[in-house]
Amino acid sequence: MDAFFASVELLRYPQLKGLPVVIGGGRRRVDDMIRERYADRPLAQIPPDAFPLLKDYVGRGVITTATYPARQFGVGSAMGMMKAAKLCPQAIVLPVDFDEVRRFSRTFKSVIREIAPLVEDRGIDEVYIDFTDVPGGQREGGRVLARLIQKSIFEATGLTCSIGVAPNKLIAKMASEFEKPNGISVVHEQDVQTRIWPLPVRKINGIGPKSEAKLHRLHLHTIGDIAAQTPEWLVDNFGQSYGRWMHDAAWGRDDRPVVTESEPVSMSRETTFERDLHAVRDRAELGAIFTDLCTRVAGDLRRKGYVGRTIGIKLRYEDFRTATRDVTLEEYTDEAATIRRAAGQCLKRVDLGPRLRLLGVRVGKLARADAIPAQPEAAPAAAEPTPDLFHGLGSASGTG
DNA sequence: TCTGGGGTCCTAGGACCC
DNA sequence: TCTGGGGTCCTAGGACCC
Repeated sequence: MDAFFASVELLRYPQLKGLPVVIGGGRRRVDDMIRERYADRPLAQIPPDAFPLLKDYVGRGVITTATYPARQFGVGSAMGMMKAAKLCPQAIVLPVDFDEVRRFSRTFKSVIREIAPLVEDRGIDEVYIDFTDVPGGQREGGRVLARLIQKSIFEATGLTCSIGVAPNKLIAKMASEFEKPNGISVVHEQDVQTRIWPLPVRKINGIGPKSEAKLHRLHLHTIGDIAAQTPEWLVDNFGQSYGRWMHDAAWGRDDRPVVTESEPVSMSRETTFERDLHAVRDRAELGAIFTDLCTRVAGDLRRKGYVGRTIGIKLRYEDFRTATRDVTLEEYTDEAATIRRAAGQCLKRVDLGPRLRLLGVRVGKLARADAIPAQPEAAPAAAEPTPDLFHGLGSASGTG
């Protein structure tokens, strides 16, 4: 989907079309505040100059999506709000409306599934579709079917998308970016040398910032540069598995199937604080946040019908270092109190000296709740009073 | 005034078992 | 005096993706 989060907001506020708009950042429900002020008017008639601007933004968020006019200023996804504010202070900022975005996500995916049933979920705004056995799926190299999907999504949602059609997922993903926004690109196997090799290495889905930097150090900049290396050389420099994969990817080889069903591996909740917190000095605040995270993970598990056996925590320190600890329990759980107890034990094994900017709670080793035989009732809670989390951990603060 | 939140997968060492 | 081999599970960290 093209600029998905931003496009969803533009459906609600069409008067912002053509303006630089960024989505992201805040817990501040700025749009609610504006809507209150103009409660007598339809949303589409709130004047654009009533919306909050990036230059007035305060907080530690990042940008989730920028509209194309905003991108012209160099603003993009994952960029810190403060940095973006320097590049485009006049951009309008809106918070993410997850419920609304999820609603549109479900809609566009179901539109696709009605046309082509083999669909692999790749997050909220992206899918892989298997055209192979769809009637007419091969006409004009798949372009006809791609057009039908595009048109159907637009009619159902008013949103545009970009589609890449290719012999495999790897090339299709790259092709989908060729004609953004609202474009279709068909890439055949024999087009790899002319259309894929000139691209920067980072365009391969699976080569991120670290591998890009290493490739640059080795004087490899384009996908063609990688393709020109022997598999042995790539294995020597990147390891058996990643080296081989990189060679195949550069040659456009990918035999991964379109996977239509999968089970979740873990569920987690995490939060970055508005200011860095200290385990001792901000004990009460941290304790409340910690309990809340455990409660929310437990709620997620229950709502989706899963139980888990590995409980973990994640800390991010003020210097952005990350620490994780986890523990695997004898029995599966979806109970907030059990999760909190185990996570509290994990907390005792980590350095709580430096200030923290993020705290997270994760439950892994998931199984469907209905696939796990009922377990004997745990010992009554009275046997072990609920620990005051972050209490007693002050003694560890000296280790910083 | 840097740097969200929710995920998956991989690697590597150690414990433990046969 | 020298020190198997294969396998699984657990834990911590990190790369990467949307």
